[in-house]
Amino acid sequence: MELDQRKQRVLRAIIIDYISTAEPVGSRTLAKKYDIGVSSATIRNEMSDLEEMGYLEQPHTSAGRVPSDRGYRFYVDSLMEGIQLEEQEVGVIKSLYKSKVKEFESVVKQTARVLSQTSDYLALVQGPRLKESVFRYLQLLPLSESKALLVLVTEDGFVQNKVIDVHGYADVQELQSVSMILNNYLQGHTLGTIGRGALRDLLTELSSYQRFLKELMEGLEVTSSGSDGEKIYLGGTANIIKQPEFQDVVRLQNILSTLEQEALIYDLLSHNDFGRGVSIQIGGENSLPELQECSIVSATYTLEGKTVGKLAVIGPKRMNYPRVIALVDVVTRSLSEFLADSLR
Amino acid sequence: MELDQRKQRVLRAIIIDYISTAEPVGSRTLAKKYDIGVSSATIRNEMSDLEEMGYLEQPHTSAGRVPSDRGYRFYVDSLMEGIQLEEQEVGVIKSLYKSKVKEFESVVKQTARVLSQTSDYLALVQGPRLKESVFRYLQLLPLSESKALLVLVTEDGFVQNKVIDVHGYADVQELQSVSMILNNYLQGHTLGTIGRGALRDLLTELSSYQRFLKELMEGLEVTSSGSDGEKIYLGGTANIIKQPEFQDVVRLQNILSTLEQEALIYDLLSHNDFGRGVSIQIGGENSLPELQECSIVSATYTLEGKTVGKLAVIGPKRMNYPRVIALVDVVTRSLSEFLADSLR
DNA sequence: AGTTAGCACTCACGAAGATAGAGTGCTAAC
DNA sequence: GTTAGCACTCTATCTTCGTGAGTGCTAACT
Repeated sequence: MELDQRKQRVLRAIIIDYISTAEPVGSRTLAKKYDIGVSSATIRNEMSDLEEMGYLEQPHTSAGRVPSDRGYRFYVDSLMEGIQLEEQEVGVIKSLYKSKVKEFESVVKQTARVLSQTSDYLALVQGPRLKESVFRYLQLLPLSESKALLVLVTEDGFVQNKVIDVHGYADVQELQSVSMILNNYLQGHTLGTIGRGALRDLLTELSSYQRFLKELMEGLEVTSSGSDGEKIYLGGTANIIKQPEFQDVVRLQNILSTLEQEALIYDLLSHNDFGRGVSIQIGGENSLPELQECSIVSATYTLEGKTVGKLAVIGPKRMNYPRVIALVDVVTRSLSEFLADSLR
Repeated sequence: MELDQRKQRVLRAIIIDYISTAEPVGSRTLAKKYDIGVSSATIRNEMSDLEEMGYLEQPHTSAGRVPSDRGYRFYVDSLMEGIQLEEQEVGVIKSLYKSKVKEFESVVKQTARVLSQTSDYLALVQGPRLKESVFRYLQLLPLSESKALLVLVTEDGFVQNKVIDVHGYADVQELQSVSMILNNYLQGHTLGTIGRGALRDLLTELSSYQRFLKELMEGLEVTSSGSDGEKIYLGGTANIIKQPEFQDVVRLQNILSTLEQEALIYDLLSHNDFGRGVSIQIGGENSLPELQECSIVSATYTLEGKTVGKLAVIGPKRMNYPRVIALVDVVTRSLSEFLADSLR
């Protein structure tokens, strides 16, 4: 069944009211506060219909109604109007990306902070996906009698480093030669494709460095695999505590421990790949049982059209969607721009 | 006044009981559960004395007693016995540091995780203090028309990187030359001492790179200053919620927001520099008002005798001190050993 | 047919009171 | 110096009860 004009008006009013009060909304409140144009009795009938259709829920018989996941979804898709952020607010965000000397990691960290502060919810920024970056350059530096430092740089200017065991002394000369050979060969490879077999083609060329070839391969491989390089930065953990729906200590604990498991977060963000721009998961739409009461507004930041990482705001289903969407959008753009600038 | 044998016995029993129950301890409980050898009435008198002397506090008139900061301090300094961790537990911790290919940052992160999991409190690990590390090597790589990547490596094998603006095209050759000059000159300097004036002595040598000298200086400076390089990793945020004393939502929020401010944490850890080994701050002994109800057990991990960073466990004053001390100790040692191994 | 007023009914929530129980401090006897 | 006994204090918990917001239904109204 379609939602007629009046049902939409009612639903919209309920959601708006509930978002700002966190209290179940009753028909009388609605009739008084919002200009629906009919009496509370009529609204009651509409609400009853909306509940039957799955857009509303009732916490208990004699309470007002609360939006269901479906209700929120309809609101987000059809009822909500986008908003424009204050100039000044946008300014605050953009100023973050103006600093001259830039270490990417601290930029990511600050992004998480600013996103949590402006939204008043929890923010989450995933560092660059090295796996998908292209190899640019590596350097092997002697550290000691038997250890060397492997520094690896991608085309985008991301750096990764490891200590590897070279099993016995390797001098600068020797490491330099290996570096050169590898640099020539790996040029242009995507890090994700540099697997254990990567060096097979070079076996003859590298034969004199037999003793640490295995370590080197592992070094290159781990560097580029899994969630290794994709650190996740949280901001505003304390913000979720403010929300009345998360006063429950057990639930809070579940949420926090979930957020500490980077692998889960990684899944959370990758499942939500539909389409470009800002994407929204409401309540049960996300895959983590502990986050069923949350909504997640996320987006992908890019460099030269390629995905670098994701960022998200996590809040109660009752979140201020228009504002959060606008924030995520502007932060994502700013961060992408910043990256582009770093290479300009 | 000195605490006689019996007062000490009473104090000890109270603290042990309170640590395990989180409930104010009464005289009758004490007489029954602990072998003090006198009646509850006598214990009452002793408790009254102990309160007068500042070792105990009473939440309200008709409740049992609770240890004061001073009480805990006496316990930690004089009454408590150290414990030995289970072999198996030590094994779990040490196994963390056995992996072959090592990226230091992920090791630090895992340290925070294991420390929080084994202690069941919140753990905190501060990354390497680059400021105090010695310059080893730097490399400038062209990123684009006008940007270059500055990669900086310390003697300990820590890596830091930045994007700097070179104002117009700089080719590999050019950047290589600058790198060489800087490498020669900065050899052996402590990063903290590479200030804005660092390159003054090289002005003539570098005169042909005038256009990006300023940026370069800033790059080198920021790299080594402030809390920039000293990232702080948290583990087990969810653990503090378990503690009955932190059920209060407002307090919890204060604690969490405090912990997100790295600068504060940095202060917290540096104030506590007395002596070697594991150090303990109880309640009001730390400088942060939001953490007055917490105790902090911290230690310094080192490389070749020099401080690299700190780590800490934060829990309620009512924490299991012997266990946490043992854990912090073994983790600190393991991490230091791991670092030493990386350079061996 | 759709809308509205009226009304009985439900149910969570908060205040108020009652009760229990743990604990203290004091006194007097041992 | 130690202990038993006892009156007193105070919190935590449970129950009860009233209140008010809200619903759903019915019957009248437009």
